[in-house]
Amino acid sequence: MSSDRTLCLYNTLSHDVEPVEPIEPGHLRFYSCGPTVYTYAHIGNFRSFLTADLIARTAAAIGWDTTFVSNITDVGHLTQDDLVDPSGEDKMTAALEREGTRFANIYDLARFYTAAFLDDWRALNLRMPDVQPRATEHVTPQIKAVEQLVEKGHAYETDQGVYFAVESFPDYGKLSGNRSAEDLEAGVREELIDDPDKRDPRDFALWKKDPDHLMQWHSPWGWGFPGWHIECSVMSAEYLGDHIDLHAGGEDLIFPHHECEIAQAESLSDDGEPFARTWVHTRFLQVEGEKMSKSKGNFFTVRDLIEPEAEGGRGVDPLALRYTLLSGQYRKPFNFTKKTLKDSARMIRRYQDAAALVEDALERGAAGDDHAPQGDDPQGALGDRLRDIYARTLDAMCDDLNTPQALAVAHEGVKLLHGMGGDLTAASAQSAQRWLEQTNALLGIVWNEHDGEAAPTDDAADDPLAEKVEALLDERAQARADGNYDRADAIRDELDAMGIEVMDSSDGTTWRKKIDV
RNA sequence: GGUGACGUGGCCGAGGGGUUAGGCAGAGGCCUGCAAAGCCUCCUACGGCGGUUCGAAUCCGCCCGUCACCUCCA
Repeated sequence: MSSDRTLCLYNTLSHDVEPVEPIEPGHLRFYSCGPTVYTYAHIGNFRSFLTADLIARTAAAIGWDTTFVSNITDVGHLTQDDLVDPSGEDKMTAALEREGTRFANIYDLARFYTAAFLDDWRALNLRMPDVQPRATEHVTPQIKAVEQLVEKGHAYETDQGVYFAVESFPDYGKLSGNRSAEDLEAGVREELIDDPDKRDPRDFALWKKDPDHLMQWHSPWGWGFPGWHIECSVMSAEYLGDHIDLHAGGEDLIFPHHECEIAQAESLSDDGEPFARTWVHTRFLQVEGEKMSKSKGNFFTVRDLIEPEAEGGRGVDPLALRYTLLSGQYRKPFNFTKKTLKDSARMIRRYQDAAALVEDALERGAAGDDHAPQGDDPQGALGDRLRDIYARTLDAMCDDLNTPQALAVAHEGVKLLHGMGGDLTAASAQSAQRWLEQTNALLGIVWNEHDGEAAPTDDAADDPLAEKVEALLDERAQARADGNYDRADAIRDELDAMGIEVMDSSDGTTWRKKIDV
């Protein structure tokens, strides 16, 4: 499925939307900064991870090979607090204490939240990266990288650790615009106590000496743990090479994290070529118009939303959450609201209904019970129309991942299929099925590609509620047959109160759970 | 103080010098025992002030407002 399309993305480095041109034509190698696994990931985290997923899907859709690496940070890096109190904790250690005796050690905690993270990843129908390297499994190459930086004169050791010497890298600031040491210093909070032996306030830790840390490794500088920025540079180089096509992450990572990654990586490769050609950053989302924060009560982890209500969640269809996150372009401010989530759930249902129509038509065709096209083949053009719709959907994605536009175009196809309804011929249904598959491969909103791998689905047939509903519907059907519409409507009201909506059609009565977010 | 982004109808959100985004909500219609679902129709906005232009929501300038980062929050 090759095409002449080019994926265009906004490059933070150039401040412009530009075509992505892989170093190896037709093969996109990219890295996306993953989570620190000290708690459940929230919806904002996943807005960023979703961007990487969409890059992978869009690149694949235009016929490129992709090598997609996304790390899992399972080393506790410093919090601000422990700069104040050097014997203090990093955020993983803090999490361990916060959780009491739930985890026997910090590795158990990391394992638990890594597994939870991967569950959420699959639930949201994000494609699995080709490699998900864990920081703790790549400490040796990190130490080697730090050694090389010291040898090359880009780093120096103090009593507290090893620091990158920003002065040795003239391009420092090219990503964020933060170039001046004075300006940066002016903004640094007073309470931050820094290593007094640092040569420049911009210098950042490559290695932290700390023989008391819960996670520590042996290094030429004694026991300690690696700096935050070095893990991404090293793991990216290990799996993708010294120079990559694209590096993605949340907007907060522009500075300092990605600025520092560039400084390290380009100092190590030292050949004048950029570490990453394109830098893509996803904006923070807001919730109901406000910054998402636990104190405001508008903080949502993925599982807060998607877990069944019986398990304390809100029972939101994970694909509806995905659809919501797609409804705003990654680069624009996005206001996450319950209203949008509800609208999205409705849209997902329309896709699923369309898929069901297609499936029915395919079954009819297999049974030799196909409808003949009426008149002069009114459906003959369906395949062409859907091909056009898909082409425009892909165009939208290639235009800086314009997901709202892509969703709007794809929705034309859904309307088309709903409009045909039961008149869909088997031949048309095959075109429609292809379109659904393509659209799902690109946007991931029709069905979850990971279904079957894990994730229990809440199949209505297994629901004890279903039996009760069916019994009531049987009674209602009898009442309707008897012309007792008062009784029939009373039963419908009862079901409505149970969160069930009833749909009568010429083929009988169906029911489903109402969307309630 | 420095750096970067953004301001579109009742709401969410595209587009981007002259011509419909789309969805939700709302109104009307078809269908239905009545509904629901589905289908059809309607609902014309771009923060403010200047400037460029035959013409600006779109380009430029200024202002106002919102968001983010400035040593480890996606």
